[in-house]
Amino acid sequence: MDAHKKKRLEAAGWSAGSAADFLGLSAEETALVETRLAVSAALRDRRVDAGLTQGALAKRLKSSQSRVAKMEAADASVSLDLLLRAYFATGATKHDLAKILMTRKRRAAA
Amino acid sequence: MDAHKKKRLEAAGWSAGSAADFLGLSAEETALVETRLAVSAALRDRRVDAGLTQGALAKRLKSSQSRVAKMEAADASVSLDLLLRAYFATGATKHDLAKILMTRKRRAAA
DNA sequence: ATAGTATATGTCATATCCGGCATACGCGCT
DNA sequence: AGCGCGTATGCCGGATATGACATATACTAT
Repeated sequence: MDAHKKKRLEAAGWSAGSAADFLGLSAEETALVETRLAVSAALRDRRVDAGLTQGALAKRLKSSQSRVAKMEAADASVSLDLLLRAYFATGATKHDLAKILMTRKRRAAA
Repeated sequence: MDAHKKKRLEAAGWSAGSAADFLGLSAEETALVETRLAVSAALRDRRVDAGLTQGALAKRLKSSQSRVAKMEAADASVSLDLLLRAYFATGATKHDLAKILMTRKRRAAA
């Protein structure tokens, strides 16, 4: 991954979930960032719905609580592979993934 | 899944069977492998449709022809990050991604 | 105020992935 | 037979993500 752009992203706090197009992001980069954001948000939703703590999910993944926190923060240091592995570990299916990529951003339900 | 791909997967270290994925794989692992396969196949489709060689796409990605070959072979050594970056670099959108994840496997059109 | 629980953040050694290169394979063409 | 082009495969040194751990923060309950 291009280190320069990554830095810019981090500096701008792209985990805020706002539009990534303030920065001079190309369409590909935007799509990738949005995909990551969509999965990390969905992961958190599913974990919380399942009543799991970050530590509990980490154990399932043979990972660590801190990694899970970073996944949900869409930290630049976590890969999509790990993100998806965690997402699927909550019981999500490929179809679920397709749905969250399709769906427009939406405020959390009460 | 055609026999070719299955062989390549196994050779690359995946324990994936074809329709009988349930053999050794948990649901999460299956979902992850299927996602990788879906993206790599879609990547190849888009590249070929665009009339690009692997080398040309590699140049766009600042990667190498061999990496692109491995992406399309769903080689275990390529990450989903790289796979998706390549996919989006062909002009695909997040919505396109959702579609290929949704869609059932289908024979290539003439 | 203290303890307990959940989450966030930073660092580090090492495991994994990366681009690049060489090379092999296949196929059409002369 | 060669040649050129596109693709596949194997390997390597360097780059990056990983789990583990320590620590910080926040909130609840006693």
